[in-house]
Amino acid sequence: MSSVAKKTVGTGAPETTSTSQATAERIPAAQRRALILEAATGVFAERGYAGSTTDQVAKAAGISQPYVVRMFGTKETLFLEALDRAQGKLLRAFREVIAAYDAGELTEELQHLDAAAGSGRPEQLKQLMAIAYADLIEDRGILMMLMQAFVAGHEPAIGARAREGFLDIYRLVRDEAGLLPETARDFLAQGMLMNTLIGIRLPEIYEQDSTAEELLECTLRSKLPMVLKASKAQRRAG
Amino acid sequence: MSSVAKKTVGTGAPETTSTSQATAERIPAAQRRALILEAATGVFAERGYAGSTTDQVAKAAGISQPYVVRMFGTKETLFLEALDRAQGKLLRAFREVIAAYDAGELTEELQHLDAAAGSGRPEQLKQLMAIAYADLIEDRGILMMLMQAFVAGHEPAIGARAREGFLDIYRLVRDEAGLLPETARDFLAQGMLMNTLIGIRLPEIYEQDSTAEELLECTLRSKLPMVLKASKAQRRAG
DNA sequence: GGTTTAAGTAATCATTCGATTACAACATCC
DNA sequence: GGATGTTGTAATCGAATGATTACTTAAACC
Repeated sequence: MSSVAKKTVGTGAPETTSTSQATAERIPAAQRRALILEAATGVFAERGYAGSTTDQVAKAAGISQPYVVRMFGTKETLFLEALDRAQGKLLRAFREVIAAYDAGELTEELQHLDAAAGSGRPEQLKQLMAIAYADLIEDRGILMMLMQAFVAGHEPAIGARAREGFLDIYRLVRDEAGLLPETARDFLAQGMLMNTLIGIRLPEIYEQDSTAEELLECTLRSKLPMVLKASKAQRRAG
Repeated sequence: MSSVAKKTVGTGAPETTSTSQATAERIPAAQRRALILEAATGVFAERGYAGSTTDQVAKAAGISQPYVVRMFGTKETLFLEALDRAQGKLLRAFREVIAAYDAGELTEELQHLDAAAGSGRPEQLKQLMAIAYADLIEDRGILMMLMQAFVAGHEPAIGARAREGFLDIYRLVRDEAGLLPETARDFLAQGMLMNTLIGIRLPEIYEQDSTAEELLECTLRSKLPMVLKASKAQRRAG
């Protein structure tokens, strides 16, 4: 995920310039933007808005700090764009589930759902979206990026965007998936719990604490192994 | 909540010292500690760990920044103590509900519960604890202080304490209130959703957005008016 | 080949912030 | 009433950080 800074690899001959300048590979600005946003998502997700520095983002993206600032103007707009990107990914994931369901492409997946929870469209979509949500944990950046925005409400621009984004998700779940307000509420609540468990890094103590084990089991269900694997991978990546 | 800095109020006579030094009222260190922790809870809840400064805490407590640092050593230990305090308040609130219930002191409150949700001890305690939880929103500092700790998991000391604290709450709900793991999970999930709605300051747009209105209604129920009032009061204090 | 444009960095600046030091004033004890 | 400990502040320091400026160098254009 986080790419490492690369020097321009010479032909084996000595450096072309006497002053060895670590210049990143030159790529079009649009692509660089996307790379920076991806890196920023990881950094902001990990350390929050105030706790992150533009230099950390730059290093994660393999470029220099001034370039990050010049491309996005300010740290705040960088955060807002990363937030938009994360929210977009979440909305898209949900909409893909709904579209696939309505197209009848999920007959296989339907077999594995909890039949006791109901067999109507909203009930089944709720379960399928919960799985899609948990799948996003694997990325780790996406959901924690959103979570960090949710607790940065005191920054006026971020707070406003976070409110709008949260309501967008609620409306999607209610209007497009067809959940009743109370069901939509419960769905969102489960999501916020997952975010919290990831935020406190509970998977890291899964093996050492039986309470953590039980809570994770009963919250993540079939997605737990994937989350545990992702957690270990992230610890290795440091 | 947030006390204002006060100068030593003279007798009406001119200042006793030529150099007007704004000295806070002298009170015992133990009491001062408590005041600082209360102020710190508000500041950290609002802006998070990284986003808060010891000077903001000092100003909120009406004393100087060096005094804050000297009394707690570092910003991190100040945060950790404020976290302990907040968690203690939450645990105590839940335990008081359980004790009162088991002592039969809540016959009046039981009338107002949702009978459809069940009439056993766990079901009733769950509803009563949810009310107690929502009551804590009025303070605003307590729950957001916890929430801020939950997303600061990358700070090793804070993450460890946050994990332990969250598991403490889960165990209380499961073992002392007697909820099944799945019920305890749902209870915590509702709490995390409330935290999130407070974090994004959704009550602030209650009047302007019908979606926000619906979501708040169905999440906070009878506690909504209180939360809306607290939200307005906080905006005035801003 | 020479010019222009796009992609990128080094150097640096002004603030901010946590922490330290040194000092002031009040209370208490003998 | 002087010594002593407690409660507090002013001044300041070093490190970190977001942003700016002034360059460099590679690519594209003609």
